[in-house]
Amino acid sequence: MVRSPCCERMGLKRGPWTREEDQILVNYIKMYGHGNWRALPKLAGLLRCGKSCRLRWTNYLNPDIKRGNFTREEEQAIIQFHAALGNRWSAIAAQLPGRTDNEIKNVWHTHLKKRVHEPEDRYQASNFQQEEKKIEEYIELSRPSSSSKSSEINSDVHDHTSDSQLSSPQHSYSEISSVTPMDKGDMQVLGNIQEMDDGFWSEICSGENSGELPVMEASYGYKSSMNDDMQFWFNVFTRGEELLEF
DNA sequence: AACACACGCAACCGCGATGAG
DNA sequence: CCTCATCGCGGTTGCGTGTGT
Repeated sequence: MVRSPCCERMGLKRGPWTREEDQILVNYIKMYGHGNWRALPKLAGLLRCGKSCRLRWTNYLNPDIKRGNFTREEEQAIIQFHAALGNRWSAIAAQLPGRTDNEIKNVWHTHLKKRVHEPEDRYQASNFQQEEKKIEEYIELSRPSSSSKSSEINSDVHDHTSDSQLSSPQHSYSEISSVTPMDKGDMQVLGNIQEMDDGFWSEICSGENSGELPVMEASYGYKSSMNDDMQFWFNVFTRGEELLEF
């Protein structure tokens, strides 16, 4: 086999897409789907590389994409997911129907990042860093053994590579919510998060079959199951709003 | 009105993961 | 088991537009 360049530049067009190109791509995908992106431009008669076609479709032409501004709820969700997942834009996008990873990434860099780092911002009525700290404190308090390795654990919170090593709290959501009653806003956030599909939680825990999750040895010295992990992150997200009341 | 700067967004680039041969 | 094609992801760039001076 001979590897051809990833993006053959000879004779291929780059830069902004024209209406005609969009139309050709949309028509082709409507008729034949997009089984093979690399072959698609040739078959469709486009002078673009497959990568460019895929990007154009997934980020712009796909009819499932929701256009328009992000709602406050969406922005809040992005902030919370980013705090937990880091720059895993595709994972965040999977939880926001109709939004692309590229779009979310752009919104983060242009709006939300500033908001997070500028606590006086009027939209961020509460100090985000304080909120983040509270989440970390909650994570810490939630661990079965929370005394000795706190700095190590906290550093894991933002390191998505070690997500699967994080463990669970000892309290279920219902137990916690009985301590701090939720207001309507909390309920809405909870409702939104409960609508998330299970795939998200299993992705966080890198588990394929949640019914038969292996018990794993965490790097900081105690065992936890992936089911516990899912419960843990669920609690982190659902408690995000409530933590402000601490 | 003209210019400079900031912002938002679409697109590109490069790399890692995955699977086929 | 190795090589390579393909895909998907995250980081970055560049252009068009809006805003301030």
